[in-house]
Amino acid sequence: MVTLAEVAQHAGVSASTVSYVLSGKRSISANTRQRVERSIRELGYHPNAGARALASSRSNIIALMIPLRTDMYVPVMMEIAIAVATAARTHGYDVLLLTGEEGPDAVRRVAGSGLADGMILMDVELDDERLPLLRATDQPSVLIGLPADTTGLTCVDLDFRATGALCVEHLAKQGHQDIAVIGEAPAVYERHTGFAERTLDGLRSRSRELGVRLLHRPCEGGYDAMAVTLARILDERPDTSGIIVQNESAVEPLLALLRQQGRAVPEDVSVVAICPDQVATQASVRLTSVAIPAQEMGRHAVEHLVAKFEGRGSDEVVLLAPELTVRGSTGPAPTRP
Amino acid sequence: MVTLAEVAQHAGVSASTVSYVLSGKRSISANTRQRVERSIRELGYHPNAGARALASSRSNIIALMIPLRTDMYVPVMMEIAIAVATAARTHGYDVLLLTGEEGPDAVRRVAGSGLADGMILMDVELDDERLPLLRATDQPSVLIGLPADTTGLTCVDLDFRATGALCVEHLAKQGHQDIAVIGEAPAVYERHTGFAERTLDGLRSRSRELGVRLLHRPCEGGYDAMAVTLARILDERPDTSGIIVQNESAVEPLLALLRQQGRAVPEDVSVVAICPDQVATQASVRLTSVAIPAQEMGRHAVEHLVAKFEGRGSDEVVLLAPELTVRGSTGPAPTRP
DNA sequence: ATAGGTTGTCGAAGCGCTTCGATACCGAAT
DNA sequence: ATTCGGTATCGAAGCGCTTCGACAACCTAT
Repeated sequence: MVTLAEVAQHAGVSASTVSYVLSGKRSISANTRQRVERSIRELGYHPNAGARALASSRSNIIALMIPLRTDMYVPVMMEIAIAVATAARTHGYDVLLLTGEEGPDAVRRVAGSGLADGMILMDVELDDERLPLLRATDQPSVLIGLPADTTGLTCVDLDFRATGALCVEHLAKQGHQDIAVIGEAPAVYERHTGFAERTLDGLRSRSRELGVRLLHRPCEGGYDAMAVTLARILDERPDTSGIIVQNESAVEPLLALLRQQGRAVPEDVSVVAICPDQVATQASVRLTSVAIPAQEMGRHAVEHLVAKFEGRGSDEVVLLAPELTVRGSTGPAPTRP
Repeated sequence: MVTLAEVAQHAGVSASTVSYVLSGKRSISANTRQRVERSIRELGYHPNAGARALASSRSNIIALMIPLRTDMYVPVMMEIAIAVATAARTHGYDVLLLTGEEGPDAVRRVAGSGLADGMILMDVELDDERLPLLRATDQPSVLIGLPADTTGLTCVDLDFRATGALCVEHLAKQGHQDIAVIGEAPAVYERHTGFAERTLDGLRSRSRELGVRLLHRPCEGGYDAMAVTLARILDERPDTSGIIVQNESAVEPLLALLRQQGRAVPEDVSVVAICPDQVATQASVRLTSVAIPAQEMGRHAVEHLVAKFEGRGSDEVVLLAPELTVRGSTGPAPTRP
């Protein structure tokens, strides 16, 4: 293991000089810099992370807390995680992966040990138990998702209220009067995950404004659950002509069921999905959808966090504007007989 | 930030004593231990990770390198990652998330800086460029996946050869004579990802032994690609009665297409999938499948790595035995007219 | 009673780096 | 010629922890 001191000796300078070459915090003559850089290369020197962290009290690590559950929007989580890791590297940070399992303890542990310089929390619930701690410690952090009370916090999320509104608008504009919403699994609502409730909010208030009828039903993923849910919906509102789905694992079952019942998409029923683009384009029908901008969310989160490290950056809530992409699954409402 | 020294003072002992209470490396009287533990609790002490790493030259961090691509078996990757993180915690380790992006450089960086005590590599290619480096440095590591040359390496993977064999056997036993394999995207084979080729190997050799006809076709995910692939297969081998799918994102499209063509599963066509259980159980038909034991792989990898840290543990290749679960999608071959 | 072992605790020496004066040198301004 | 400000470098003091050797204090076997 090559040390700073060895590099210094090899280059014929003092250790501090090498350190300054590395950090650029003091000016170094071009000549010296080159000699040092050459020695670094020749010896294959890599600064020791622990020593660095100890001396500078900065670890250059960002902790990312992802939910333990693998039952929900997994690809989105993964995409965010990868975006975070990638973005972090471009700023010189590495990412520490924490699972939600430890809950608040993880926050304490990371903040207390100086393991990470700050953290990014995913899957934030409306009244998340990690938040008080986050406010108490001065641990810089960014949430992906929106809790009920955002004071003193920085949050990044898709504007799910607007997303809901956008979906309703799109269908209403095409003349649909009876719209059904197939939501996430009941557990998601019971857990009071913010995004689900906010979407619902947007859906409801916009449909009220536009005077269309809206029926919301939670739904577990999978074919069977979807079959039951769809049957109930059509039973209760036989005139349903527009469906909004916010549950990736219900998308394909829904399409299969509609096909099976002889309901053509989009001639008889229009379908709008809230899901990653990949799901929308790979489905058996190209789906009109509002994408979840996972990459962008990850990147934003990192950039806000890094800004905090550098003293710039304030507490704020960033809601990314939803974009609805029209594909083949929506069209004008059928004229009633 | 509370330090060891402060705890020591508060408890009226020396710093080293506190350290030994924490590590248990020397015996401490029950009395002293309790006083120290009490002080730790009262002061809310957390050992500083950097200082610890520096002094002990152990970071208690495991680096996990996941592929950057999000186009392939994402849920499996995620499940492995979470299993790794969870298992690591039970051994007192945290997980550092590296994306494949940096490639070999990441290996150098991590090994050189002492950032992590060891690493787990996912998505290993047959002739992976990170392997020479891994062999060169004495960085403890475990691969998830199997490269061409495993000398000096520890690997954990599903036994994909046996998996392929198992699928063929199951279908052959039910009288199927013409079996089609819907594989991963062509890019996966071009990249020489080990698991895809090994599966194919197992499929081919077993079908030769059993005297059944096998047709393999790579396939991009999604409905359209699947439609084309299926049409070609049925064109070339109209008597195909068994289908083996190894591409999660082709599963649902395949089922939809079969349904659409009036081919009943399993009466006309039997389908075996190689995919996570979740996919198999949530599909529109309960699928007979060989599961990819993501959790187990992650856990194994961590345990082997930790064993290496502790001096136990040797280089070896662990191939997990596949298990085929019979669900509703396979049955006896139809009798030919 | 004495040598020899245990057991429990302490002090001090680092681990490899950053960072803060201090110092030495230079050219420019007086 | 003298002073000043800037630039380039060095030395030393830590950062908070682990770990080793030393040393009491005590117990046991002679």
